[in-house]
Amino acid sequence: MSSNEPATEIPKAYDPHGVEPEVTRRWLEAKIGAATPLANGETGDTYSIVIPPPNITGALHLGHALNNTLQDVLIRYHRMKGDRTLWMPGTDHAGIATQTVVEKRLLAEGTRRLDMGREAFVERTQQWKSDYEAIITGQLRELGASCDWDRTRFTLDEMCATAVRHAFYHLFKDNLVYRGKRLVNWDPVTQTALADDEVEMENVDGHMWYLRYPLADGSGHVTVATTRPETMLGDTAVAVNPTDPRAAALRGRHVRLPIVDRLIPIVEDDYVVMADPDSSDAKAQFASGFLKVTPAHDPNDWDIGVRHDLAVINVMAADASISDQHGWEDISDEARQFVGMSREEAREAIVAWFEANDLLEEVRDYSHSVGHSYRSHVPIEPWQSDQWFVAVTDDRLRGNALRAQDASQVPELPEGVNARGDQQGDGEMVFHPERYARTYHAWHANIRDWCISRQLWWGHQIPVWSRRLHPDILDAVALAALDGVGLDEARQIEGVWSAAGAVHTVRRITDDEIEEAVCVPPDATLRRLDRVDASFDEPGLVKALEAAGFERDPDVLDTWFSSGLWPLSTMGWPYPEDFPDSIGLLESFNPTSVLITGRDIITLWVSRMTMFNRYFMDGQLAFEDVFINTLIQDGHGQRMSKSLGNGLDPRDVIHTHGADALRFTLVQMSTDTQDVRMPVELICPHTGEVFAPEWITTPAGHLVAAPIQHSPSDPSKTMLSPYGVAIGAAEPTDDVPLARLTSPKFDLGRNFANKVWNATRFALGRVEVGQLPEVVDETVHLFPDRWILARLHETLARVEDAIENYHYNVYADALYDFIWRDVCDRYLEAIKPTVDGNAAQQAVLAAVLDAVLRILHPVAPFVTEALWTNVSAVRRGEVEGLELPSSDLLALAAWPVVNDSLADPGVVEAFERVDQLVGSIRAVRSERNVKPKQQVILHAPITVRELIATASGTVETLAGVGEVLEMEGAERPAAASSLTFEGSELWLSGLAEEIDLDAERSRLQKIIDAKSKQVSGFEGKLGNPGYVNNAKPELVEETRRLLAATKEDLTAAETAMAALAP
RNA sequence: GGGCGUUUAACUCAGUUGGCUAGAGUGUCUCCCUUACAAGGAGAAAGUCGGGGGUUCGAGUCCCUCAACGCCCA
Repeated sequence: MSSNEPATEIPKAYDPHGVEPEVTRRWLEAKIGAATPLANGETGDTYSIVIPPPNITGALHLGHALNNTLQDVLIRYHRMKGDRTLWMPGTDHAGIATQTVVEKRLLAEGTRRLDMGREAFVERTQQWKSDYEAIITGQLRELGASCDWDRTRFTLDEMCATAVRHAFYHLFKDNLVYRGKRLVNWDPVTQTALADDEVEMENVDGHMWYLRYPLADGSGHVTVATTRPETMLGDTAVAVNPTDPRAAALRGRHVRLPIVDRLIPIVEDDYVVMADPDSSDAKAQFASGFLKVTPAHDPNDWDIGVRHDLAVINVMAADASISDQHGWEDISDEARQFVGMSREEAREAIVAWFEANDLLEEVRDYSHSVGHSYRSHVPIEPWQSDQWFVAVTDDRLRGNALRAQDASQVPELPEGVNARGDQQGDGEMVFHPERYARTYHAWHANIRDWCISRQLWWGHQIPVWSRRLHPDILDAVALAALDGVGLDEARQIEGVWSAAGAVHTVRRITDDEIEEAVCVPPDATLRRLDRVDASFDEPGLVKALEAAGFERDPDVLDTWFSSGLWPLSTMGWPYPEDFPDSIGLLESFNPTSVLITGRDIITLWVSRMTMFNRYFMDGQLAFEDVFINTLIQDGHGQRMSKSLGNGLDPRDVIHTHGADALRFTLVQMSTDTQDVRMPVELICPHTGEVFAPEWITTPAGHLVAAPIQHSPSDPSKTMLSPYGVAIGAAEPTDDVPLARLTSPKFDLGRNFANKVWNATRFALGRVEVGQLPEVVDETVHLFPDRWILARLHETLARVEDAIENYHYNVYADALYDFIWRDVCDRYLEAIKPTVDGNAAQQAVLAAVLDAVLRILHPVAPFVTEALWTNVSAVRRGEVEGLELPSSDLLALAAWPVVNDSLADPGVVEAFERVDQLVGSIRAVRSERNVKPKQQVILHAPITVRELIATASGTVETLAGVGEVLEMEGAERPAAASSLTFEGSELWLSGLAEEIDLDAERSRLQKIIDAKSKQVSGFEGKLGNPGYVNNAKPELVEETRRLLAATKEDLTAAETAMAALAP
């Protein structure tokens, strides 16, 4: 059988598109990601990751590609290591974000959410979800993500919904969920509360108005400065800084609020900025020193109100118009004229009123930042409304989140938090990189209760039914429970609903209104409750409640509530037996091994998962490690975003470079810094050329690709940049098409994949199938074989250490160095003359290649899997010290084991000397323009000839040396070049016809200069008594040795130079 | 306003507790289409490690300070 046949079957260049779909098909067919939980009583190592569920709002971007590649590397590594692995895939319903994109789509179609109704809208959104879930999971598969696809979850699916309902019920019962009036970020147009991160800060050119408030005793006035005069109707105090010189005189006095005629106190609070016209801080420049305090309409004022026990008077309706129907009871006749005005109209009218009454002191232009709704783009209104909250400030939640942290990363816990104890999970959560432990920790120090209700339709509807009653018709139990309890404080009571399994609370809304709220557990929970009245199932209970006049809360839960349960809900919690596929998952895979995510959601997500998992699972962590991946910016250090048109689509990169190239490059870029830059270039749609676009600066100061770009080789042809499309400059046409983005950084990964492909082609052509010995004993190895096995041993250790410590770039670099530099450039070249006919060497070659594919697989799964079939087909026999059990699929093959018996520091060191020598010879060859095929003659002293002999042909092969001659007593051949090596002068002859003496002299002079510089450096060090006395003795010894060696090199070069003298 | 990060070759980045002559990839230059790979091979040039100060025998690395850029939170 000819040894060259397999090579001819493999194409010359790696073609990712020809390979990836077939490889993916084989993985899916074999269900490589399928997780098998440990059976009862079974033991073994497990490894699990839950995917940060991508939002179904759109397709995955490059950041997702990075995040998921990093997870897949770990999963594939641990799978090969023999761990039971689970990578749980899924998507997030992303409440407000999804509802917004669907509403936008509806508007474009001419319908509105309110017109179609809740049910139809949810159905429509469900369709959107199906479309994007398919796109997203398709993208993940294209990327090579080896998730357990049969378990794909969705935060709104039945399993997750059960978990959400159960968790809510549990928290409600434990008094960790409550209803309260709070200031929320209110969007008066869409009439919903927004999360803080849904508020966009925008700079607004406005005014600072200076209003006079008369003192109650008529002795004068104070002047308050405000940007929002319309809210003065709700003022309940004026605040002054206690260190203000005017404060003492005003202590205990009151102000008569104009228009409203309300008597309000002057309070002292150090939040108030003191007036200072010379300050560099604009706030101080514009301050009057007196702050009007409106707790119902400003979050800072709310806090002041809490500190000073001030009244909260809400003067606005849900649409932000002035209203006396939402808690404003002391309205005056004068004030009545403003009721019904929009907040903008009211502002003008009130300013006019102050001016007309001679109470407007001054108006100044003032630019400040104002929160706007990211949905309607109007200024948000801090507005008091009824919302549901989770009491995350409770030690059962916050304390658990903080105690989870590794004590060496965060030694001190805040005051009021119990110390770490011996509860499971305490002190066991570790952040990588370490600095993010502080981010997590600091956030919890000032945490507030978590508002979890959202006025949306898309999400988990809050499972609470309520009704309001007059106290007169309330039963005795309820009345007794509320005895002595203030407004808005709920109390749990026992009654028919609780007998049936629900949690029943009452609270006083006003003096003559009581609210009853009933939290209904999911049916799965209800069935298992030990209850007095077990005649109700969940639908029956709901029916009974509604018959009694209860209505379900229309709001849905904040998306993060369901995401916070992700490591539990996806594994079937709380009742896996109801979902047979998930039996055993919690026991085997929770806590998960690591969470990989972005730093922007350490607070929103990481914290909540930790709180929930620990709370519901008796302290058990959601994950043991948290790895925060880098953020990819564009080439100018700007965040990639749709609006700047600078975001790369992973599908484009897979198309131009292949999935392995994408993965390898991303992993190679993953250092432990927080940002990395990815310079983007355009692909000309006319010619396919890649070019750097022409940049322009946007009004906001961003560097973006000009909307219209010119083809680099034919400027008459134009195209549209993604930025041009983003700002709507034009629609792409046939003449002016859209240019796609790419980055030259991915060339690295593509070239590397191709290199591996070709190295394998070479090797396969050299290994004679069926000729390999059963077992190759170490004693038969030639020098390069012993060396490459020793290097494999070193590389494996380095790779394992890198992966296990999340040093992704080290993993990629170690592979790149070993495969390209050692295996390809050195080993394959060195064995070319001997490998044919040497069965033992062929066995080593095949084994090394096999091991290379295994250790490369986690980062470059496609090319390695594609080659695996060929490599495992030819490999026969074993190399002693290497454990490489066979497997049909590489994805399911074992991670290689390289025994320490293959470590060989002596050979590694000898090879380094060989490398040095080869380098010097090659430099001379290049300098003298010696053709690659031409063999040269090396004249060397005995020590060097011994090294060459030890290396058994490696030097000759790599350096193109045909003959090695003794130097002792020999004449220097004419036209020879000199080189220096380890202090000796060596000659190279047989180079070319002629020698250029000038070039030769300048080459030698360069060596002399460099060596002289080094010599003086070493001498300087050794002449310094401080160094000789203080540095480690072995270091000083090493410097002495280097000095001596370098001096010898210098002498040799000088001798050579002298020989060239005319 | 608080916190964090970055600044090393033309570009993108490594450089682990201070210690061998500061590295890699891309790009540039020279040579080579050598039967694995031109997405390749061989060689070369290229750095006052952001500025200033300090600690030390010794600083890219530790400390202080200034500057620029970026991110997160408020």
